[in-house]
Amino acid sequence: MATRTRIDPATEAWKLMMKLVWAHRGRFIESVGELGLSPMQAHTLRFLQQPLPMSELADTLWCDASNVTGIVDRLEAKRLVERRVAVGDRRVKTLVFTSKGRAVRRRLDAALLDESPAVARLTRAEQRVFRELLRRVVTPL
Amino acid sequence: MATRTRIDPATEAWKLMMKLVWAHRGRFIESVGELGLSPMQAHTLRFLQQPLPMSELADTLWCDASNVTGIVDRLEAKRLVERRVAVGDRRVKTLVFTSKGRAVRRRLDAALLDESPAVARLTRAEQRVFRELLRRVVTPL
DNA sequence: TATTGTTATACTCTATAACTATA
DNA sequence: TATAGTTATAGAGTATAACAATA
Repeated sequence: MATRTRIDPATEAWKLMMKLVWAHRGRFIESVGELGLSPMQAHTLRFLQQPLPMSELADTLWCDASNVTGIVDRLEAKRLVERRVAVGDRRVKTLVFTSKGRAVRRRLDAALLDESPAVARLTRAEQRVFRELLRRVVTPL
Repeated sequence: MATRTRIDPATEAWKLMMKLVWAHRGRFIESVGELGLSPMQAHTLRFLQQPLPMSELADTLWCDASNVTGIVDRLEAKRLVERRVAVGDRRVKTLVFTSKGRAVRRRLDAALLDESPAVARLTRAEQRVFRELLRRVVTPL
């Protein structure tokens, strides 16, 4: 009996990841909305670990520098971040958290981690295998 | 000797998936841009398998029905889709591909599948395991 | 001269509320 | 009355081009 032609596992895995991405999108929009943030404002807070130049933020957010001006304007209006002139180069402005911004960031982290229960459906041993495979898929990105 | 406290595998897996989501975003924007599509226009084409009522599209795209009007207006202006009045209920409008739209959809599918090489870094056996674990994580979504 | 960030402009996406045409 | 889709409006994200300040 001939083996049936099946979709290859890499392709199906990729389609499942796309489905995961989309399902995540809805929950993300909802979670950050409850914190009074737009998606891009939330991403900006997510990536703000150390003081970050505007130009690096543009690279990280995958958008033009002119957009970052507006996104940061609105975060600054909410008193979540502040612009600081960089020490070595007066052209550069670095972004830092306010204490209010740090608090929102912590709530954001908690909300995003709360979205993970789907992985909890796996056994502990399976979670370890899944993590290891994900590491190898994601690391080169 | 005490076991060191480590981040649990489910949490780390989730963080890796978030990283994957973000890396995917940049390539997605670039790929669909080369096809002359905005992200939401591309998503609309992705979800258009069978003729689809506008209201279902709004649910799928996670946005208000009023937005769908504009998104579909622009896709229709590009002659990629057409509105058809539904047979049973004249209030409902269903969306269908034009032949040009079907062609763009095929190019879109090909471009998105081209983004999957990260999974190809796993061995065939690992890909099967990865697919199985992903199925169980994604299925309930 | 080159670079960082801003402004001006135009387009897309977003939700809310009011509207229409059907049911 | 209720529902499907549209329109009007205002706000947010987007890229391009021109600009100011600094290097």
